[in-house]
Amino acid sequence: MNIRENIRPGGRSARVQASVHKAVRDLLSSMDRAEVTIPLIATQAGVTPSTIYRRWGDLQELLADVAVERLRPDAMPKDTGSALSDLELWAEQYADEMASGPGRAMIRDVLASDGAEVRKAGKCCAYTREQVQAIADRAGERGETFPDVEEVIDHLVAPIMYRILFDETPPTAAQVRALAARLLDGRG
Amino acid sequence: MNIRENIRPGGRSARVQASVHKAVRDLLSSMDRAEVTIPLIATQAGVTPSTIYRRWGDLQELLADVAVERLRPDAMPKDTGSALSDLELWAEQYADEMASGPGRAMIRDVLASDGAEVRKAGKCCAYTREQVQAIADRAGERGETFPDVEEVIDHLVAPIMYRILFDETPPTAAQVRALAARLLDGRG
DNA sequence: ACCTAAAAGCAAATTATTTGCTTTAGTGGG
DNA sequence: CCCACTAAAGCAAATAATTTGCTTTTAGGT
Repeated sequence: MNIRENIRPGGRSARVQASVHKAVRDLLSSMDRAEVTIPLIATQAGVTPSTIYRRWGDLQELLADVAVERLRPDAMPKDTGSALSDLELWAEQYADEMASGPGRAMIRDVLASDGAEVRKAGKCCAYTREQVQAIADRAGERGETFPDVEEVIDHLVAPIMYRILFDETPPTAAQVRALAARLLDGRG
Repeated sequence: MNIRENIRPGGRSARVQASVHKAVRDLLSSMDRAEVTIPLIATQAGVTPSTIYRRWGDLQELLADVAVERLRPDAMPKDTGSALSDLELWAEQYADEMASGPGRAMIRDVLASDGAEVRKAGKCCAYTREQVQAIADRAGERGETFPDVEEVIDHLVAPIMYRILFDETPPTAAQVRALAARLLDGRG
């Protein structure tokens, strides 16, 4: 639907958005997602259902909206001294978060809403690129060689995501480290 | 919900399933997916809405059910004489189908329904593995070296899927061929 | 302090979903 | 071949979600 991108902070819109988002997070953490409905969220947020319908259109859009926000990384990848260990650590954490129950649910919410105007999935992808770029930049500063960000997306991020989404088997920490090592090995 | 796996062919259940699936396919091809509702499908299929609700639970499950069936490959990968060209051709076709509007929609349907018992996404993944395995087997018969199927999933299928799902940019034919070539090069 | 536009509230109308009960169609036993 | 049994479908009433027209509120600009 028509989620306005530029909401004046502190205004009424911003307050409604905040309380609705909070209501969604609270409800998702306390009950099965199949039970979460817009009228419920509205009540919890102290808002009228029609407000939510008009702003977000449907439950999927709203869930996706909340999910994208929660998928935004809160910090830059940790500096552990070398590109390899930076990448390994970051990838392990990324894989863990995404493979967790809530992580998978958020990804699915984001993908399900897609076809929308705002390309929420693209936003998530951009977050990931930023993180990888930060690791690459640090490697550059240290004088280390580091593959192109797109290489990292294709051969580290993509396999992790694919296995989480499609496969029964999320990658183990060892597998993730192996993927990372291989990228920096020159073999990839 | 409770999609029974073993339906006696020719029975009433099978007929209902067939007509509902057909109704979904027809409606999806002739209108916007946001307009497709269960009562509509029921009417089109000549069936009562409650039948659909009881069998599939909700629209997402039904759409996913139809999508998995349409994502099942109808033939084994073509034999073009060498592992590399087999893999290139298959991957290009795979990428094309999945990146198309209907392809993307089907993938999203499958993923959205997930969390269900039947692991529809896993089924799709299994189809893909079978196809790759067939190429691998042929390569073996020819005496060619061929990477492990999991390698192909990680470094060819996964990047294709990731870019289709998350990125603005589905991979070009050239990129797909490059990924395939790299796998058989020994570099991957 | 007013005026305006955008967004929220309210409530009625519509539409989708759930559910209890009835009917029908296939299956297996005689 | 017919009868009983079971699983699934139909029907319709009850409930819940969604849409919509209209009114009210509120933040921002004059």
